Amino acid sequence: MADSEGRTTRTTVRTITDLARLAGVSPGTVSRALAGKSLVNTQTREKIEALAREHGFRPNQMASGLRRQKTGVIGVVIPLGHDTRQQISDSFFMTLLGYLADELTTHGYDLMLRRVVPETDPDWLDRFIGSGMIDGVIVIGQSDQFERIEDVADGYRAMVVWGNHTEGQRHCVVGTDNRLGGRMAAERLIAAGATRLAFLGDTGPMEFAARFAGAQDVAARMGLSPILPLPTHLSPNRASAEIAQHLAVHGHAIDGIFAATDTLAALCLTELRAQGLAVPEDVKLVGFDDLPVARQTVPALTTVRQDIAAGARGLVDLLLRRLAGETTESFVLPPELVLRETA
Amino acid sequence: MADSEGRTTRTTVRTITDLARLAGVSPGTVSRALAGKSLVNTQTREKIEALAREHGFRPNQMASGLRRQKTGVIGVVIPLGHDTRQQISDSFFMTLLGYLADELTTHGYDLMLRRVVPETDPDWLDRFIGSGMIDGVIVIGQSDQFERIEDVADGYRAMVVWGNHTEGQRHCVVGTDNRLGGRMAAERLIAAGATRLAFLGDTGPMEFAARFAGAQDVAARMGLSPILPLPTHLSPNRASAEIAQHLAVHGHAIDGIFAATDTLAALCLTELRAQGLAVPEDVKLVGFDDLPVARQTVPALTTVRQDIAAGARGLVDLLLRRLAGETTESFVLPPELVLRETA
DNA sequence: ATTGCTGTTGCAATCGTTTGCAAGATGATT
DNA sequence: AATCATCTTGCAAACGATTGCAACAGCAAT
Repeated sequence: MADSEGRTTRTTVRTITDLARLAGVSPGTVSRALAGKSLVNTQTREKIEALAREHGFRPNQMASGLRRQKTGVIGVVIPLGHDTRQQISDSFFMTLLGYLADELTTHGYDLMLRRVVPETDPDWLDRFIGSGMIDGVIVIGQSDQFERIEDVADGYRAMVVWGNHTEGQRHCVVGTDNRLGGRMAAERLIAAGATRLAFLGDTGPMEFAARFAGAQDVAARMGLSPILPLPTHLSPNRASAEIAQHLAVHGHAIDGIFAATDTLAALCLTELRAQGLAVPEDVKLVGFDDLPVARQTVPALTTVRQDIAAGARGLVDLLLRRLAGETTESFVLPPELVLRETA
Repeated sequence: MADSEGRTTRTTVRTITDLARLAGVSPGTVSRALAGKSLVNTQTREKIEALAREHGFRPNQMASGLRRQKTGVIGVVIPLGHDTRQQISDSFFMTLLGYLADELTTHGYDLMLRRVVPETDPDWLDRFIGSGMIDGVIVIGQSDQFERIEDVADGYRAMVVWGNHTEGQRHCVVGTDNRLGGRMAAERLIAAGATRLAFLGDTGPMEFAARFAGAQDVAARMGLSPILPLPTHLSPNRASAEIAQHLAVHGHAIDGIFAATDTLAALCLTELRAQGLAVPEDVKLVGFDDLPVARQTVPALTTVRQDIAAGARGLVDLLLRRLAGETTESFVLPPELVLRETA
């Protein structure tokens, strides 16, 4: 094709109307053809498809979304605690995010990622939902926002949350049975010979609280003294110093540590060595998550496994069902103890 | 407010028109008030803002985006190689993604994440850009898609790529000087006494090829025999077996390994121990990235550091500039050798 | 009383796609 | 030849927010 000055010009076709003009049909027909509806003559459809391919045309998703009142996008939001840097780079969340991306893609959805700091933005969840940009939302981690999530759940169905399940809660959640996982960890530590236990990690977030409670159950049942909580930030740079401090104070008063995550466990292992405490001889150690790092530490980490891939599948599956109008129950995954060398 | 049956009904206000009716003004005025334009009377604005707050109203971003021809969303796309599972869960990419999320949020943009497999979807980049859903795109990793990215760059400005810089390329890239990093790694191995070097990792992807080439430079300059490439997948489950295999065959013929990433280096360390090779006595080892794992291995990993946070800042900064119409040069970050215990 | 200015507001078109409805074409049936 | 059913297609009205333009009010200056 050549314009009046003789240059070859690929007529730019941006809209469905442009394409319709080229094909000699109406925009409506083009829309139907591209959407693969059955009401279009086969020849017409093929002609339109050919033209679309030739000009690399794709219908504008904003306009389409506006008209159809759905966007094909699922929001994934990570509420961060006080410790801003904390979780977004945390292996566990990132791994889960990776699987979610896979799973959503497979089902034809795009993923919109948002990290929020509820403390400075109390309106975080409504804002995301009300933006009109997403068909549904997956919340990764309840953090300390349980109540707000509950409130929203009453009026908004297209939401699924990764986190801990509490009896009678109103929002749909997918997550590991943290309390049971905590019991497993404590049982293992005790079976390995430990009697004075500590819990490494913040007990504020619900998941961690449940893990701690589970361990506490066992300690109480076995008649041991209560488990010593050693609160610690999750960001690696702060955690190391805090762990070192904890060990300096309590290192010789304890002989079993249940770490809230493998990341903390790995750091703890380094600090234990630095302070001359042998694992598992002097101190037994159990982690949580079974991240790749658990296999690589020396000695390799005994830990409670969460099936992250299954979790991602569950989140997406439940969300899609809810989008389709079903009512869904929460989905609790069983933890699994992985025996390695630290306990 | 109460309806005829006496229930209190928060009249649902979904659109700007609803709100306008409530406020007794026209939709246009509401739009202007909420957008913070100066042409609205202060009292009117306050009244509208109060109503909006009361009813939790937010303008629909789809409609807004359509009209204004911008979405406030930046696309982030990760092209995966053959090895589908490979990178999305790779620590390096995930860490970069975390920083990107931070950085984009700070600038008021949302992040739309998409993972693609170029082999099965040759059109991946045009599709994303042409969707009309994003104002710009950040490509994480060139993978083996250099040419396609170049093609797109000619016609689309709002793109920045994480990857390797090649003389004369047309797309704007941010990344570490991989070749220099490779030289640093090889120099360190040699300084530590190694003379028969190997490169652990696939040399296909551009970044890795450059690292390998840098190491090769040094080997040639020092008159050593060529570096032995030991191609390996990145996914942890496959990598371990492949590394074991490599070491079984060549383990005693080499005394220095440059691993393409810290992840591989950490796995390699495990396999070396399993095969009874002492590090650094029998074999020296240098990694790349300086991920948290590098600090936690035993012995701790000597590695070439990439400043991921700076990279994320660079990507976002350049992209925003391009959105504003500037022409930008690529941005190459200096690598830094971090001496620990493996070399 | 007229003119001109400033500050606010409303009107209506627009962004690009989808879809209910009706109209036209075609062929089959009576 | 008239009637009817079946396919295709076009028309035009949405979806919800934005914005150029014009109108209007209020006020000051002439």
